[in-house]
Amino acid sequence: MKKKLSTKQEAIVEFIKGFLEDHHFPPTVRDIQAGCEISSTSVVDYNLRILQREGYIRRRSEVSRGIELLKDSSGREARPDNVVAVPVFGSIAAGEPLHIPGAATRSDADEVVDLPSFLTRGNPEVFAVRVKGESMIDALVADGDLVVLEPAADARNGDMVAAEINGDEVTLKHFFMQNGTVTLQPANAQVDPIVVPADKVQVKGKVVGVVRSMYN
DNA sequence: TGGTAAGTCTGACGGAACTC
DNA sequence: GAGTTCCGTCAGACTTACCA
Repeated sequence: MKKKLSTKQEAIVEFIKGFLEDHHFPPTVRDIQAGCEISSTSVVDYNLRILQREGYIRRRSEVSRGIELLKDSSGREARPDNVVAVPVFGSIAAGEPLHIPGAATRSDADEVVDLPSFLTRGNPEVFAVRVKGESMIDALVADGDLVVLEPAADARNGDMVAAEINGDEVTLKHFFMQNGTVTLQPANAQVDPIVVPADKVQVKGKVVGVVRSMYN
């Protein structure tokens, strides 16, 4: 059971929220002191400790302006305007089935990641899958990367797509169609392209972004 | 009414970055 | 390099609210 915030603590949370909206970086303790008309920085620090303990903020002591707002003063989760939650639906690799959202719901997602909103361009249907394999390495998509896709039933030549072949396997490749034949072109000279009749291929989504973690 | 915990305050310190 | 400014943190004391 979370304790109710004091008036001062509510004011601090609201000030941090407003400061983030105005400046797009967190305030210092002295910014908060001035903004909330608090007489001492230690009062700010004291209340920030409580807010951290109660889960309203997170502080990074090793850096200045290391305050991160987790909830607003009413207890609602705080999420920056420029960040959206994107569901991650399993992995994608040639020969392995990929669960694609549609009839399913977001609750089926393996995980949810926060991504910059420019990646989704406001499309709420955007989803992500994790890449297995190196067949797209020359397109800067490596094993372990997260590819962000928007659902699509068709694609233009050159698009990077998640395509279902023969209704049972899904692969990530560049899409080319000519004379009723689809070529799914890898971005790796070591991997052969897949050439199949157009009626055997169904585009599941177009890649709109790639996210890579540098952690091992 | 006294004890206790929470909240608030003043004042000061040390580290980092910046300026001259 | 010395001085200044900014920043986060700490010590200790005071005030307030609550409870037995």
